[in-house]
Amino acid sequence: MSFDFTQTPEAFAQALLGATLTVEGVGGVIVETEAYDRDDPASHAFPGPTARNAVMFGPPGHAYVYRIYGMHYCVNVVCGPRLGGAVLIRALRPTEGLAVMRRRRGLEDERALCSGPGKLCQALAVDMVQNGLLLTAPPFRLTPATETPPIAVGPRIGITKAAERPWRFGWAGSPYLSRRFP
DNA sequence: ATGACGATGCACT
DNA sequence: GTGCATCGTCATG
Repeated sequence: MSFDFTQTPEAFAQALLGATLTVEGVGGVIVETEAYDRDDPASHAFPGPTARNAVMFGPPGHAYVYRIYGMHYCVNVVCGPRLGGAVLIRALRPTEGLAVMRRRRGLEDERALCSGPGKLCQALAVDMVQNGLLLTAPPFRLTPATETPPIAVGPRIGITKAAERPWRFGWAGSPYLSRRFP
């Protein structure tokens, strides 16, 4: 069993739920994602290729990392049948390297370690060094879900354009989400 | 419980 | 100069 990175971002975002993502052996199970498409006003790919989004226009299966608000990072999985698609990883259920993640985050509460795109990058120590790296090779490890979790759907968070598209997906009922679903 | 705000850096117009 | 795919803290109901 393996990933099909050429699925549409909308489909792949759901396939990623339940998968395990680690960096240097630290990470957990993906419980929340968002899809971004090439022809999507909310996507970094929308304006076309630039220095920042170059990885989105490269081969699928690689990590697109960007800095946001001057102090946080977010990771995406590049995917899709054509260039410019990606899935934002928004939350994990921490399972590996809990002690390391607690130290990096300066927190005890397991539920808060990776419950947001910026939080999980801090917990897994993801920054621009990982931008463009293949997600199925070290330091990353990305293994498919063994079973399909119950999926919740809702509008994406923190965007102003195309805000009505229901392209946020989550493991229904998980206590490790960045926010609850409507 | 929900909402406002400031921190902080850089890509893009 | 503007605007962020955010987070933590503080305030108010």
